[in-house]
Parts: sequence; C-alpha cells; structure tokens
Amino acid sequence: MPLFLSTYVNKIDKKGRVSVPAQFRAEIGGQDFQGVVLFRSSAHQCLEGFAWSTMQEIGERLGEFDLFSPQQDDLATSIFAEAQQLPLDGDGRIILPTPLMEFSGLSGQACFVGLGKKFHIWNPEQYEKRKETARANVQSKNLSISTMGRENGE
Amino acid sequence: MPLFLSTYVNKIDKKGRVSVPAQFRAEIGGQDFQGVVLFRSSAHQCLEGFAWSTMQEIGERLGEFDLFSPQQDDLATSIFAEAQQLPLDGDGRIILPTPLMEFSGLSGQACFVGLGKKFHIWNPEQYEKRKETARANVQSKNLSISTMGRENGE
DNA sequence: CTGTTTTCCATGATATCCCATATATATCCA
DNA sequence: TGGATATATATGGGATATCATGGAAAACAG
Repeated sequence: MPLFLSTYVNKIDKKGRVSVPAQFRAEIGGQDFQGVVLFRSSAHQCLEGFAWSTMQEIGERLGEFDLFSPQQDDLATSIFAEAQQLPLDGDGRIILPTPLMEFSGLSGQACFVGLGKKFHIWNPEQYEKRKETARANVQSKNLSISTMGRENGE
Repeated sequence: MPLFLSTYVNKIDKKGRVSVPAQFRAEIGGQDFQGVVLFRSSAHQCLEGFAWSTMQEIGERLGEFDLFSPQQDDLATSIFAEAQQLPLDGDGRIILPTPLMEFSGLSGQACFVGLGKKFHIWNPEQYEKRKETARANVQSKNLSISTMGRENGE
C-alpha cells in the first residue's frame, strides 16, 4: 500500500500541468493505472488525493453491500461522482482540472502534503496557515498517535 | 471489474446518440459484449447503467443472499426484465431509447455519474439537486464507508 | 421505394506524447 | 579534496493523437 510522506512545492505551468513529486510517484508505481484520484476536501479548501489502488479498495468495500440501497447511492454520489481520475504523463505530471484549481485556490504553485495513504494539495500560502492551526490543535487538545481512533481526527 | 468515477456531461444529438465518456469505455473495454446495460432507476428519476460483466455477476448471485436482501429480490428480478442492452457504435456512442429518455427527463444533455460499480445518467439540472440531497444525507445520517453494512450507524 | 437505422468520415478542441533545457544531487577519478 | 561528469528530477514548448460531435453515405425493413 502507498505511504505518502513529506511536503513538496511544484510549479503549475500555463497548461495546468504539475509534476507529482517523484517520491509520491514511487509509492504509486507498478499499478495497472498509473495516476492519482483527486477530490475536493470536505474539511478544508484543498484537494485530497489517493492512489488508484486505494480507490479500488474503497470500491470493493462499497460493492460488497447492497448495490441498490439508498445509502449506497448517497455515499457513492458523494464520493465517486466527485472524484477525478488523473493519469500521469510520461514525465510524471498530472493536469489539474480548472474547477478543482478554482475550488482550492491554486494558481502558480501546488504544495503536495503527504498524509500517509492520502495526500493533500494546497496553495502554499494557505498551507502555512493550516499548518499553524494544526500545530495549535495538537497542543491544545493534547492529541497523540495513541489517542487516534478513539476520537475522530478529520 | 469496472470502477466508474467522476461525472461527465455529454450532448445528445437529434438522433438520440450520446458519447459514453472515454473513461467509462476504458473500464468496460475488453469484454465479450462491447456496450452497457441500462434500466430505469427504482429510486430516482434517472437511468442506471452497468457493465456487462457486472450484470453477469448480479445474475450469479441472485440465488445467494449476500448481494440482495430478501425484500429486494423482486427489485432485482424486475431489473432484468426492464434492462436494455445497448451496444457502442464505432465512435463510442450509444442510442438512448425514447422511453428511457422520457422516463428520466433527458433531452439535450446527459450527465454520466460514476458510482463505482454502476453509473447513473441524469438530466444535468436534476442532478445538481440530487447531489445536494446526497450530500445532506451523508452528513445527517453520518454515513461513511465503514458504516455501510451495519443497519443505520449506531 | 421510402423512411429508419447503422456505419463511416470530417472537424475542432483538447489532452497526450515527445523532446529540449534547466537544476539539483550523486558518482567518479585525478 | 575538488572538480568534472553522470543521473534523476522538474519544467517548457511544440507535434501528435484522442475525443466529442455533426453530418453524409450505406445498409436495412416495411
């Protein structure tokens, strides 16, 4: 399974292309579909990304349950319908769709933030602010790895 | 197995033809029957589509218990009776039968909505409303991948 | 024959591919 | 050590292929 770590800032060219950090590409490598899946984050003004294999996993789990239940429809509409499947070009770049760039306030640069099995893409300035509040939350709520799971982190 | 993602709006020409999004076609590709299976959604005013392989899977599991709850056997049965097998033409288009277009309120444009193993075809304006209610349901009922399968979270 | 359906081709827009250059990090040899 | 050459990555631009779409030609049916 992929494990995205560290943060990287890359340039968005006038075609809307941006290089996916080589470290991230290495985590994705060796799959049938070479690319990533992007969403609008529901919690922040940024994009959320997964490897294709992770999406398949989610699809499998959803597919095990009743294909015709209303809950299934609601969830799938909120998750899958909003997702964008972005293939890597020969140089390891993706093309950011205009609606997603507008939603997340991206223009000249994209900040890739590794979060384990998912990653975020931020406007670099907005990410700096986000980082501060995240740090503050960790201190004030006394969060730690061991408290995760009992409480909902995000 | 196919995994339909994202949403695409395509034009319906005066012959009733509409391009199936290339991404969807890629998920269907390499099967004995090159096309999709469509029928009226029982829950919404839209069309529901599957790949041929998924229909076969449903057929095989009809006698079992894990895909359909007992009260939905008749639903599944009616699906087979109502289902239309629509072949792709040389350019990746299908012809929407008039009864199906009327049922789902389609006229000038068709909105293909990826939902994992299946997809929906909506009138674009009606889909905007549907998206809102789906989002609201997910929040109010606290749905998530992990809550599926349990009868009502908590 | 006549109206309908299916196949085939033309087009513009867009995305994909391919190569050139830049920049940084690593490797090697004197 | 240091300087020079490789290797990997990021970025830019132009050529090429793909896709959605419209319309014409061909096959078909009543």
